[in-house]
Amino acid sequence: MLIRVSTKTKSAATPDTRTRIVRAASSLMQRQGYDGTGIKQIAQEAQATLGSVYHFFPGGKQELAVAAIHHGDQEFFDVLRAALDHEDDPAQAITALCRTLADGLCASDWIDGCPITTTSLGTAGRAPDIQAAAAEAFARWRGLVHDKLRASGMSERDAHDLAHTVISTMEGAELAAQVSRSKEPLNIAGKHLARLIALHR
Amino acid sequence: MLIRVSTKTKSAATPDTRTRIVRAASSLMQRQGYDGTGIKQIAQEAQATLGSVYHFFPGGKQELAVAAIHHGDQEFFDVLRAALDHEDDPAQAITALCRTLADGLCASDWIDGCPITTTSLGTAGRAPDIQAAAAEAFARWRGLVHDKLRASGMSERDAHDLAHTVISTMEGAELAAQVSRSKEPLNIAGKHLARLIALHR
DNA sequence: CTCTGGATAGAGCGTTCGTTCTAGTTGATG
DNA sequence: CATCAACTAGAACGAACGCTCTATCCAGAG
Repeated sequence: MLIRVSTKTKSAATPDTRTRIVRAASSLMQRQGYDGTGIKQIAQEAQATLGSVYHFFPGGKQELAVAAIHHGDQEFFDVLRAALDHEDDPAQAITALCRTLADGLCASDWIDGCPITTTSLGTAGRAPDIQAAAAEAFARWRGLVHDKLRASGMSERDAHDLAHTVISTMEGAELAAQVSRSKEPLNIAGKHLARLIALHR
Repeated sequence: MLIRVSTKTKSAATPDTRTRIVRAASSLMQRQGYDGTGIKQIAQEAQATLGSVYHFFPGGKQELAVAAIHHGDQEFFDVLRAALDHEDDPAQAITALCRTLADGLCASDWIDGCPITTTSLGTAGRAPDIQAAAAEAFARWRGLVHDKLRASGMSERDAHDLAHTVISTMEGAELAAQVSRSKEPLNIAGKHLARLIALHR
């Protein structure tokens, strides 16, 4: 048995080939969806070759998509946790996060929405692995909100329900903002979510 | 100049070829997205041929997608208006609608979500026509909710903002429900939206 | 009847898709 | 130095893609 010594000693200069591939897949599928993104395009964007892609992901496009979803999951997980940790009041934290999301979406010229929605929706009935990964992402984000609400003294029942609506509304508002090319849906959603949270304490 | 006599005299038996094509395109793109749906597949599903598709839609796939979005727009517009007309109180109407959406989504085995989201998201940066059609759909739905809220005595400012959040939250909850294969997000969203509406009167 | 133009029908174009396969390169180990 | 596994490289395959093209069908006008 081999002891795997860290191969990413080059550190921040140029990431792992595998990492570059996952990042490229995640960002391309976020914009173009599963079917709209080709393996060759991913390889090119990642500065890798087809051989490398199939070396690291022998399961092909589906396995790569699952890895991309997990990557996007963790990406937003970190953003969400940072936002919740930064403010003491969950309501204010959510409002601030919505504003951040709106600014980020606008800065990308309304292209970079939720990192997993597009990929997940386009494969709804046919790729259970991808669906499961997306469902897990939603559950993890919801858990983060749930814990924050509980920590602020909210009842278990209210925290459970509100965590659902916070994620749903942020997701829908980001979608509406992207389609309408306007920050308004997200900013309004932030305001209303804060009121809804304040209402349950 | 010719006077166009109605060609759909067969009435409900078999719809127009053009109508069949649009319906097939709408339902297939709703499930599989823009890139995941082939023109030949649409033709087959519509019981039409490739020649007919390009006869009615010389603009090709993009023009067909725009027609499909408009079809889905009108589809949900009717559902939404019916729901709002059926109840006097807008809050109760929205709650009931969320329940209806959850049941419908479950009945389709979590496949038939929002009729325009998948198509719109998958073409985010590259097809302005499709984006515009989707944005128009969101605006029309929002307008319907706005008018209902105004009619129930709400201020213009509150009605405008709440209409945004109602559409955003329903959209996001449907998305979350589809991914999680659970009615919970939609049912909870219906409850919370009712509270939010009640809060602003 | 002929004529006409909207509608239907599908073979076939060039391209790109996901995937497979073989060959070459690299770097640590014995 | 030789060896071997990990990794890189890209040509090639069959299938499917969007779309073009010509041929045919057929109801109504003259």
